[in-house]
Amino acid sequence: MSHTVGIRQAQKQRTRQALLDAALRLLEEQSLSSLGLREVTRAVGVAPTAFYRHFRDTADLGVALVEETLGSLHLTIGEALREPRDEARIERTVALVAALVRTSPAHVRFIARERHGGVAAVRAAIGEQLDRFSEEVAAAFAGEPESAGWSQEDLRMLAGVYVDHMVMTASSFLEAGPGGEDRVRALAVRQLRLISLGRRHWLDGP
Amino acid sequence: MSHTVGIRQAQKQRTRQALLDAALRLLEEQSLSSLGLREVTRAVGVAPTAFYRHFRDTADLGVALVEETLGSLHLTIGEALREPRDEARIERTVALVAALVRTSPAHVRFIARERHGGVAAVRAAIGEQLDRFSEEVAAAFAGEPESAGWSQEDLRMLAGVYVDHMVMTASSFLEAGPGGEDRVRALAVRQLRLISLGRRHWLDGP
DNA sequence: TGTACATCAGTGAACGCGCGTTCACTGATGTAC
DNA sequence: TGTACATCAGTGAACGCGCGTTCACTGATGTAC
Repeated sequence: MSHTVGIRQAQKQRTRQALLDAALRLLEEQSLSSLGLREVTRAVGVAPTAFYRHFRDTADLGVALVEETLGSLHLTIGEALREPRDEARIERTVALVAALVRTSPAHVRFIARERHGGVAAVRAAIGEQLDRFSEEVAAAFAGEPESAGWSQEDLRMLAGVYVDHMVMTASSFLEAGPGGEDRVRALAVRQLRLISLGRRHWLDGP
Repeated sequence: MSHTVGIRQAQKQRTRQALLDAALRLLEEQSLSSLGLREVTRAVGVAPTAFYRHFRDTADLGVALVEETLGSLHLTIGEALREPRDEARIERTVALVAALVRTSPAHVRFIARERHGGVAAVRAAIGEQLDRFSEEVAAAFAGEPESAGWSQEDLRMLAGVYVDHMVMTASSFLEAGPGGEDRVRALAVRQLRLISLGRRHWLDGP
């Protein structure tokens, strides 16, 4: 029975993580569909054949990177959504996105790049995660008094606008670089306020 | 002096167009950064070396594809924006995007894929075109009575939301396929109405 | 605890293949007179 | 109009290179007794 984790298994995990890290760094300058398996193993310092002990091919590695980037984000976002006041929630989510881009720019770039990229399995994995975010946002909205009278469909529509906007904001933070962070943040907050205003007047009349 | 256009030049243009068309078809299944020059010439039926008579490399061809896709769109969009009534303008722009995706799905996919793709020159070319669209939308809004009291900055922000939404809508039409066109169209129209509502109440108070 | 065998992450040689790029070329088209 | 020369889009052979994948292997770690 596993007394520790097993030296062998721990070492395997370390190599796997090294492959993921190296791939992510290489993907800052190219797309997954042109990433070579030998490139990745060369960067890590293992034989090309070692790659197959961890991933079937680079597409498989890409799917693992999607999980690594977005898998842990659901909890964090859920927390920000629990903020009841509209303005504060807007600022918290934008700050959250800004922090994510600041601490993991390569991960964010990877998602932005491969969301519509050339590798179908990775596109599908990203789409699945973003759909989960949409559902979570819709669920959070559903519990608020402002949503009285809203149809399920309209709530999902609104949640879709929010999630799409978050992805786009992340993209903008990346493009703007550290110097442009304040500008993008201010822009994103105003755009969310605009959407929030639309939400408040949605049921006013046709 | 050019009596006709010159047989030689006409033939060159035809080969060039064939290279662009073949590349676009190949790019439905992969990213530009993994597109090979030999792949393209093979698809057209010319020698690999013929490629160099038209483009420096595949990145150069990519930039030409951006121009082909977005260059002629400014006039069309400008026309739709001239529609004064809010609701009608929303429906016209969404219909325009739907028509574009229906007639040129490969072009639209190319833009969505390479907007954040692995080839810097192409990203820059796309960004430039989208910025031009934003300016044009902002200029159209500026001329409307609803924009009284709006700062230049806020008008640009609003235009940015519209352009980003158009790109996202094009993406959604693609993903949904012909069967899902009505659903995406209805969703996009409602989202634009939401944004339009936000615009109308922007100056109501803090 | 010690021993004998099993597992399996990582190795290294080898393979066939398609890549981008070079170069001197060909022959139809264009131009000057 | 006819002739002699220039241009240049497309050719085809050749190159060196890195790719993904296979295979039998090694030796440290794990397991059974």
